[in-house]
Amino acid sequence: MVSSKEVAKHAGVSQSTVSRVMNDPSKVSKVARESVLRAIEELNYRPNSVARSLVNKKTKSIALISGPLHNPFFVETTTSIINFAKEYGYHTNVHFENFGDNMSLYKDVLSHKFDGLILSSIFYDDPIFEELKKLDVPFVMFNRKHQSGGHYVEIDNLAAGKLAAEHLLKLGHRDIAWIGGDLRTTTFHGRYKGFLDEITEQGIRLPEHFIQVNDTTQKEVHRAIESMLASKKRPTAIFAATDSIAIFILDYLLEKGYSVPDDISVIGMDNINWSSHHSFQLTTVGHDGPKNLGQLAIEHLMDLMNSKEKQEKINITVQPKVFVRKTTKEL
Amino acid sequence: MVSSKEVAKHAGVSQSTVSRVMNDPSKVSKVARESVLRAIEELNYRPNSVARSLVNKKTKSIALISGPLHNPFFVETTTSIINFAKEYGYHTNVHFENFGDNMSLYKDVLSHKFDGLILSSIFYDDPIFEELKKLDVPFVMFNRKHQSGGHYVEIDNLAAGKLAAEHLLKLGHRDIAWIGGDLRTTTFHGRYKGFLDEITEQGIRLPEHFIQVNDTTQKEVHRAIESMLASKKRPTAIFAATDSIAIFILDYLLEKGYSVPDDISVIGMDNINWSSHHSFQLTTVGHDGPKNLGQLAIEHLMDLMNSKEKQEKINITVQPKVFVRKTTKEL
DNA sequence: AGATTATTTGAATACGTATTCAAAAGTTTT
DNA sequence: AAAACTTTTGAATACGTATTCAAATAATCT
Repeated sequence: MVSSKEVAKHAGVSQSTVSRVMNDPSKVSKVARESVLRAIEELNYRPNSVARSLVNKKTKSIALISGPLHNPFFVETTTSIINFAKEYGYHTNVHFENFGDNMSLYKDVLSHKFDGLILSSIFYDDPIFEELKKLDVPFVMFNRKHQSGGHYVEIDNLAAGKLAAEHLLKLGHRDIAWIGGDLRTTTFHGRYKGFLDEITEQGIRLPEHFIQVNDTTQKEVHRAIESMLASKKRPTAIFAATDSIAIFILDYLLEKGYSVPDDISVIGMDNINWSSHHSFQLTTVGHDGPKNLGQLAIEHLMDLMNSKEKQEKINITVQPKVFVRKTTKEL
Repeated sequence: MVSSKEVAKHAGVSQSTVSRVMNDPSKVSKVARESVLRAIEELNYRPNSVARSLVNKKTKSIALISGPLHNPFFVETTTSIINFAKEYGYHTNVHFENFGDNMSLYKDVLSHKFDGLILSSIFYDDPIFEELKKLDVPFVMFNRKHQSGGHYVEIDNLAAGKLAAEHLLKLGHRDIAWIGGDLRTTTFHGRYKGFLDEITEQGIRLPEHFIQVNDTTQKEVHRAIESMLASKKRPTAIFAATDSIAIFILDYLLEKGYSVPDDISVIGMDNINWSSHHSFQLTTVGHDGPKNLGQLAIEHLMDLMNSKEKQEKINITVQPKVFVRKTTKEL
């Protein structure tokens, strides 16, 4: 690779001058500038971003720790984040949550330098929070939050859980199942609690096998629904904690010959784009705004990184509403 | 940030020794090593990856230029690529193809250092190819290829187009529409040519409005199908050049009250995971293997980057087959 | 023990850029 | 034309690490 030093020699100036031409051409005389530009052209010089980062202490890149892309929610947020970051001249290093062991993932992520971090992977009591604080790197959580606060962007999961329960109760359902993911995340915990509070308030108690907490892959969701339907006591409606889970459930039910919503109602959560597809027409609960949570997160991260004054705590909780479509019906 | 120099001072050794402890602890005596490790612990030292990259001339990161994630094909390949790269200790910088102007995207991508590149964005006669050659950075193309060769992983698009056409012809269809993307990419070009060759061989000539070449977003696909169906002469079957397009078409048709395949048959291409979902049951043409094209691409990129000997040209063309499901039927 | 060999160490340097500082060259003012 | 500024320049240095090289220390052999 050709360096600024070689360009300098070729142009008959000092390396400093080459550097100036790259960063602030007005600081250099016309003759020198043109000579340098010619040399750059001829040698096909490209400044080494690594060396540049070393002195600037800026990498112009951010890290994203996302949930898995088999959940379309994260497809939408990841797209928003990468595109927005790009507008600001940042590259995005993408990582996926590692369900077994997030700590080793964090270690890996932190082994490279970056200027800011967005993560959706955090547990409510995750020790990574303190470590990030210590590292003094700007970060914002989206979709989930941490007990210690920090900057986060979320949906009101408790309210969302309540809304879903209300919707099903209003339709006359009493035997309602829940299928969701790890309750150590605020997302699932909040949605579950909201749901359960509402159900309990109506004096309903659910059999144990109506509550399935699992990994959120297609395979695991199919296993969960299968074991649930194998029992003599079956639910008339299923509350899936994410649209992604709901869509996996639809797949299973249709494959097995069930009709939705005639045999069984299904409600999801997140209002992802796919849920409105006319092959699904999934009833769901979610946010109704032009910006997804990832978009909100990256916008605020940019603020954090690029304004010198100490920022206010970013604590955004958007409100959910029910999107009634065709997968739920009166009992 | 605490540096190795500070650790050295704290531990009463030289910076060299700290560096040795980080890279090859066996090169340092037990007492020194322990003293250094203690200092590292106490100061919460983390080696600066940027400085490291500068001397090593390795960033341990790769760049990925992917198609948009609203196409689930790229969701699958992106996931495979990131995860595989991670196994090898590489971070992945993700970029999305910029339909209007890929040249500015390439410029942006190249402004950061990386050790290898995977791209699906290339045009058949894209000038970026020569530039990448000059830069001497290992890269492999997937899904598409370039006229000059290079390393690539693709499906046999010509054969795939033929297969789709054959399938529809065998079902008795003669009025077949095509909806696809930019023909400057080998993907769309090959699929189109294979389709057209087969159709033409049967003596069929299609009206102009049966061929729609567009951007592949939901909006554009809806516009294309809408204009096509507005005409008096309508197709009995549609060949969508990707499953993603096919699924957008399904959405439109169902929304407008058409029944698939009773009113109109639809065949896709890629055999993405979603196509087998029981809400779609999309007939499609694709590769039938455990590894998607992204996976194959990253595996070969790792070979390129990590073996010192000059590698053979990687030219992989996997063979497609028809997956008959429920969106096509006899006329 | 003395000689030889092996291990451990730190000083110096390189990686490629940006920036500071003082000197040089060029401009304007009187 | 000298004095007072302004602009342009290059040498030197810093960023934080890995590595080379020679010196110092420890271990092994005769």
